This record gives sequence, C-alpha cells and structure tokens, in this order.
Amino acid sequence: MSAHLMAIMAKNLLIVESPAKAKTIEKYLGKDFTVRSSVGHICDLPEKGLGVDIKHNFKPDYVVSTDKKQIVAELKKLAKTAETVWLATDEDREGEAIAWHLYNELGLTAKKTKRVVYHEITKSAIEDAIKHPREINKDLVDAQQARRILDRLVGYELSPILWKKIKPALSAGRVQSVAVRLIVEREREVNAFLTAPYYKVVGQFIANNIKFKAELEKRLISEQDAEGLLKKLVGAEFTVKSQEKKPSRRSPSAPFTTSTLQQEASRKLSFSVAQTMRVAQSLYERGDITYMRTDSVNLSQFAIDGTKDEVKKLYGDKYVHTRTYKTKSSGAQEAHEAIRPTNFAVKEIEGTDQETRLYDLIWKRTIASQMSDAEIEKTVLTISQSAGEEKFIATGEVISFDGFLKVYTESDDETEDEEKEEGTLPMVKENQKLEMAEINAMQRFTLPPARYTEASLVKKLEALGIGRPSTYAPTISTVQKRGYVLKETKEGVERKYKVFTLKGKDVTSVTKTEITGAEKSKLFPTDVGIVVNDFLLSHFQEIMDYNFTAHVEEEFDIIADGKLEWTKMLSKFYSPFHKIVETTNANKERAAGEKLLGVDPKTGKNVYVKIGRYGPMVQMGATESEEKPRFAKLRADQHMESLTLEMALNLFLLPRVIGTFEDQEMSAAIGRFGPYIKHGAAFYSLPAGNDPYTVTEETGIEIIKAKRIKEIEKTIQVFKHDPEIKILKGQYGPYMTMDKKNYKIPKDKDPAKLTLEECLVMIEEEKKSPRKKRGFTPRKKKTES
DNA sequence: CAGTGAGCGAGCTTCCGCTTGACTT
Repeated sequence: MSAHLMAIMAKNLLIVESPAKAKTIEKYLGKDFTVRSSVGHICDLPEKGLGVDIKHNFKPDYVVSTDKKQIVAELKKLAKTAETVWLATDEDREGEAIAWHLYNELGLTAKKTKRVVYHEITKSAIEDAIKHPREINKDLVDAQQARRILDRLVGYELSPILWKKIKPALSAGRVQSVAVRLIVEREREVNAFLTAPYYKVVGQFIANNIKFKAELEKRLISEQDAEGLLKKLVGAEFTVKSQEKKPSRRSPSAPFTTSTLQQEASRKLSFSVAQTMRVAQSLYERGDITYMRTDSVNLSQFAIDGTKDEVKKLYGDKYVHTRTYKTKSSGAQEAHEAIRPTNFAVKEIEGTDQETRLYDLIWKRTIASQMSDAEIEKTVLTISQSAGEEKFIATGEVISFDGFLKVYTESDDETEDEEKEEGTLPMVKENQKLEMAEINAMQRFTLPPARYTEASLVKKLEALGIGRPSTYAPTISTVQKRGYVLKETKEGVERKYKVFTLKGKDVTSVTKTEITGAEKSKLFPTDVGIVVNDFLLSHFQEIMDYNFTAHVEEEFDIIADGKLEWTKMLSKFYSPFHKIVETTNANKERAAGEKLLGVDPKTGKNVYVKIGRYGPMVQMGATESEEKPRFAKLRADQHMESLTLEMALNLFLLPRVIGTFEDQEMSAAIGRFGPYIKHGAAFYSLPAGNDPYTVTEETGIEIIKAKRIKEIEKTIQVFKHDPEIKILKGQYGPYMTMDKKNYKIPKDKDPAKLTLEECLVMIEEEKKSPRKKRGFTPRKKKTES
C-alpha cells in the first residue's frame, strides 16, 4: 500500500447495518471516521442442509452469505488499516449477533474493537455513543443463536415431513404455520356462523325545528315484535325524559411503528403490506423519514422539539402537548425510533403519488401524537312515550375543542353496516314534548367475525409476539407463495330485508335488497393450507400453539440475562420435538386429507378427494387395485370440504373427445385459463357461450378455423428459410417474434420488406443491449435542511 | 398459457431475521 493511501485512510472504521444510516452518520462524525455498513447479517447457517451439529451440542456451521462475500472482503480490508473498529450495529439480539459475526469474520481483536449503541440517529446521540463504548455482549449473542437454531430445527425438520406426507416444496415454521392457523380457524368460524335477523328501530324526532335520530334501547327479535311496536306507537306522545351531558376526552395515537403504519396505510390508502414497505423504504433512502422497520413508539428529544415548533407555528400554543408513549407489544426490542419525518417543516414531499400519500400519513400521525387531547361533550337524551315502557335513546357528540383531531384520526377496521346514529342534538329541556316525524324498524343481521386482511393479520401476529417488523411483509408473501392462503376479492350476494315505517297514523312495510358478504382483499385458506394446518396441529401441538413464541422468547430473555445456557435450552426443546418428528416419519400413512365421497354408479368404483402432487384432485378407483385409477384436478372455485360426489363425477367427464378434424382428435376441457379445445398440440379457447360438456364437433371445427384466419390476419411476414421468426401485427404496432420472445421493429423500417438477415441482426442487438428501466419518474432533489 | 397424479427411487424443495439492489411483460 502506498504511503499516500495510508495517509488518507481514516483512523476509525465504524460499521452500522444500513447503508443509508452510514451516510447520515458519516456526516456527523467528521473525517476521522470512515462509516460503512454490513447491509444486515453477514453470516448465516448454510441454505442447504441443517447446518447444526446436534450431537456436538448444537454446534452451528456459520458461512458468509454469498451476497455478502464482497462486503465482508471490503470491510476486512478497511479494518486492517484502521486503528479502531467501532461496531455500531443495532442494539438488539440480531444486531449483537451481527457485531459478533463481524468481529469473527474481519479477524478483529478485543484491543482494537469497540461496541457502541444508540437508539436514534441524531448528532448528539451518536457522539454520546462514541463516548460510552462497551464490549460485545456474548449472552445476547447466545440468545440470538438459540433463536436462529430453534427456527432452523423447526423449519428444516418439519418441512420434509410435509413433502413426504402431503406434497413437495411445502414448508412449515414457527411463524408462518401459526399465521396460516389463524386464517384457517377464522375461516371455520365464519363458515360455522349462523346469522340471526333482528330489528333495529330508529325514530326521527323534531324539537326546536331540528330533526334528530334516536334509537330504541333494545333490538327486537321478530317481525311481529317490530310491526307490533310500531302499531302500538300510533298516536303516542313522545317526551324528553332526561338529558345527560358528559364531557370526555380523546387522546391521539402513538407515532407509527412498522405494524401500525401497515395497518393505517391499508385502511386509509388501501396499500398492501409489501407496498407500504416498498414506499417507506424509498422515503427512508431519500432521507425523508426515519427507519421504517421498528417496534418502538419512542421519539427522540430532537423530534419532540421539532413537532412542538411545528404545532405552535401552525395551530398555536393551545394545541401543543408533548407526550411520551410506551410500547404495548411484549416482544419489542426498541432498537430504533418510531417512524417519523426527519424534518417536520417539510409538510409535503415531491415524489410519486404513493410516496406523497404515505409521507402525508406519517407526518400527520407524528404531529398529532404531540398535540392536545380533543375535548368532546357527549349528550345522551332519553325519550319516553305514552304507549308503553319502551324508550328511545339519542346520543350526540359536540367537539368543544378539536385538539389533535385537527390533523389526524386513526381509522377502525371496517365492518359491514353497524353505523352509529350520531349527530347534532337540539337543546331541549326535561319533559319537553317532541314531534315524531317517522319511525323505522329495519331488519338487520348479526355479523360473522371478519376475515383477516394482510394488515389485520399483522396486527394479530404482533399482539401474539410472533414475527418481527422486518418479517411481517415477507411472512405474508410466503404463506401466499406456498399456496396456503389466497388474497381474494369476492362479490357479495343479494339479501332481502324488511322495513316497517310508522308515519302519521299509518304503519307500512317494504322489502328491500342489499348486497352482503362482499369481501375486498381478504385472506382465505386454500385446501392445501387447511390440510397442512390440520396435519401440523394433530402432531405438533406445541409449535402450533399461539403462545409458543411467547414461551421461547421468555427463555431467550433468560439466556440474554446470562442465567441459562443456550444449548441447554435447545436440547430441552429438541429431544421431545425430534421424537415426534421420528415417529411421524416412521408412520407410512400419507396425510393428503383423503376423503371418500361415494361410489361411481357406472363402474362401482370408489371416488375420493385428496391433495395430489399438484394440488387438490379427485380420484376414481383405489391405488392398490390392478387397474390404474383415474384422476382429475379440482376447479379453481371448488373446495375439498364442500365437494360432492356429483361434482366429482362431473370432473371426470373432461377432457371429452368431441370429434376429429384433419385426421386429428379434438377434445374439450377446462384449463387454467378457462374452457378450451385441444387439437393435436394446439389449444383454442372456447368463446363465451360454449360449454365444454356439450360443445359439438361442428362448433369445434368452426372455432379452429376462425382462430386460423385471425392468425393469418395478424401475420405480416413469415420467412421460408426460418419459419421460427415471424413478423406480426400487435397491439402496439408491428413486432418480431422468435422462441416465444418478442422484439421491436424500428419505426423507420417497413415491416413487410424486412429480410431475414436484417431481422436476425436486430434481434441479436436487442438481446445484447441492456433493457431500459421503465416506469421511472425523475424526482426533484430535496433541498438540504 | 391449458398436460401431470399409484408404485419404484434419483434429486429437488424448506426456516426466521437482518439488510438492499437488480430485474421484467
């Protein structure tokens, strides 16, 4: 190394986890410090194989992850020439482990290494951290090793059982399997729910020329009750019996954590969990917000001062109320701040629509968290009537001081109907007579529990202490990728309901219709998800227990306190667990959720439904019999639990030979993309109105011919010497196609006159040239604040 | 784009948690 290079080499190397963080901290520390990042974990167990030597006290086999080799090499080089290496990874279990892996992999010595921690990225916090270095906390590292290895043992011992017993490439794990369980159980609750009708009675009254609504204090069960009450109320007198005023307050919600941000972005902006994280990541990288993977609701003093100034400036002193919030979730490790804007004076940012909306949400939530309570005056009016004992209740809310509501209110998870009758109430006196405008008794229906959305599942997982801010989004994607869960939007069905109305002296009734049971982006379990869940639940009760994570977390804490050896904890868990793995494996029986549906009347053979290698299917005939059984896949809209013998027999009718054309057989079936006709190796979609069960040879031929004519119309040129290359007319103009890939044709060329050579050259060139990024919108750089 | 499915047995699949890019129709 040259002397010149040595001279500019910094004395200190400080390593953090995130590159964006490194940039910020480098600015705070000045030229004596080089700040780099590890970009997360650098070491892990190998992907292939268990990577844990169980016989030798769970000795882990750590390897540098392939995508981190370069980073490690670079850090190693810098570490060699530095006088002091500062390990500034996050102050939590995982951060401590990263520091420990860095120490080992970079070949550091205790003498030249210092471990520092901070909870917020502010100049004073970093400088303070540098003043108080410590050593790596091996107990905390051991707690991480216990966590890591337990997860590996569970995941890598359970998954292969599923491959063998149910179908290949499935997976199980401490987090994902419980997430699936929640969804399966919720679905069963919804399906078992018996909806009960009732009548909700709402009167409209007038006092001092103001019309307001009041609800009967109890629900009525039957139609007779509803109609009977209204008839009884004909000509009755309505009187204010009492009026009660109660002042109350409402406080703002805590600043955002990962989980609450995901929930609010889902409710207010309809973002998926992954989308929220993607957008937040880009805001973070640009320096607009603090770190987005956090379980802390804490704000730095700098941030509290910042919000205070902003609130004072925008709304005045009266609205300022600084507060500190306490974390509710039990597993929280609080290595970071809450998610907040880095500069409160920036009310709006430049960026994509999604970025500006998410930033706006974060800004408002943070600002509101440091504002005064809203003061609300609640009024409850009780109305009695002369025809009987039944009373009506009107509730009104008057906001006497808006406080934080000026900026932000948290949303609820939406529920069907159930809206409250609230509004402005007139000023009345006790015993004041009221004019009755009309009274409605509307039929309503009790609601089943709500299916999970991505965000409400995250909320539930967090409440159970399962998963971490960095894994909520990936977990949701995993259970969908494995085919355990589907995110679906379903149209509802029509339902009739009755409304009785008392107006003047008449009681009338009408029947109306409404849509019920519609679902938007809800999580549904698949057949595979249900079968896997039931299998795991029947053999691995402990892992599937909603409290399993909470229990092991308690033990990890004891390890971190230095009061329990991590290998002892693991061995106590592993021996009984592994025993069940072995006995389950030894049992030859498959666990494909097989169910006998009945007997085929034509052949007398048994018809089963079960999970096959490619998903749910029906089977006719036993696998042990001489004759090979017949199989057919379930359709996308069919479920194992509700499949009948009749539906199963129908599935065996396809594919159906409908005739021949040009000496080749034509058959009709239903595929992934709907009904089709197969002719030789070619597929032809059945146009709407044709049924694969009844379509005739004649229609089949017509469909094939029509498709051929379309093909010809689309074709501009085919080359005799190389029929693989074609020039076609597409949606966006002419293009070339070869090997199922499409290539563009320059606008100045006549597609009908291109030669084969010219085409080949253009294809080669496009293959070589790197593709341009699309959908990229340049953003204005934010001015330094 | 749309196929498959037992059994035989080769070899493949898989966890959670920490972090970012490099990629498309």
